[in-house]
Amino acid sequence: MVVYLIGRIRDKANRFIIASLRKHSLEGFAPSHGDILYALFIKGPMSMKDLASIIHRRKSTVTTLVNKLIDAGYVNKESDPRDDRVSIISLSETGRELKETLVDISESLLSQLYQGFTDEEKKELMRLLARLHENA
Amino acid sequence: MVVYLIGRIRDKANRFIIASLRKHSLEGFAPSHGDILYALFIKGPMSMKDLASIIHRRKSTVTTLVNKLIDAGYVNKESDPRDDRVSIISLSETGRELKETLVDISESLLSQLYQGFTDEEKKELMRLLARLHENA
DNA sequence: CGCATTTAGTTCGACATCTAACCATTACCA
DNA sequence: TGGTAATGGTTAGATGTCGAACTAAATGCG
Repeated sequence: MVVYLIGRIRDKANRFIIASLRKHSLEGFAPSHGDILYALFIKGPMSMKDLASIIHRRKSTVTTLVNKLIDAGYVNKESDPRDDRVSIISLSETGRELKETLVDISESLLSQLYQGFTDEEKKELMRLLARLHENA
Repeated sequence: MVVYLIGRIRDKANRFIIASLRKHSLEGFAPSHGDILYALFIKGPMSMKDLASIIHRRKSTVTTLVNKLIDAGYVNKESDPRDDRVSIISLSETGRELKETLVDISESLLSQLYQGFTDEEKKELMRLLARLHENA
């Protein structure tokens, strides 16, 4: 039953994110695209490999995700001068403008999920989930 | 961060299930196929619509999932004599034999996740997740 | 009764995701 | 130094999943 609940919550959170993105004229983008943008907001330009490791997706998946973001004009890709195998992904000007939107979405999702939770309950939930995560 | 943890746990649980299915010579099947079989074990034969509602997938998705199970010989589909629109899905003999395997997989996943948890902690986790689920 | 609406399933096209195979380039070592 | 191994990315093919359009059958209403 834990697994069931976790799966359902994940599904619903994903739908919330997709719907929110659509509302902010980001029609057709998935949570993973948001994850990539978010990583770039926080950590700045980085390689495909690092992106893959942060968002926990395979490198081939990151290739297609990033290509879509490039086509949409939100990120740029250039070759690392120090290593020609490496591509460095960075936010474009338009990409940077999405930061507020993504932060908003993340916060409103969180506040909806946590409705009626005390701070102590949130902490307890995080502790328990962290242990589940370590066991998995 | 909750959403992150939940997503990661779900991913890992799914991989655990897929790997376990493969070990039991159920190569190429996904957790959702297991969900369908499980529903049939518990509730007996039912329509596509009911299956979709129980496993929380769209009916078009259930069509393809069930087709794969039919091809593999684990379930049968026949028309409901009372309503020609309805297809009734039921377990075949080989399908029924999978019950023990699926129960095993489910139990070993659960016992791995819950390693080090007291009964009270499990209950508390379920309570908190249920509330998250209601809010979502 | 007859036609419009609802309902159960399938089909179609799109997409995120995976694995495996492949291509370049860099790193390592004998 | 030269060749083999490792590494970063892309491509190809498969699959679960979705929404939308479609078909067929049942329901409901005038």
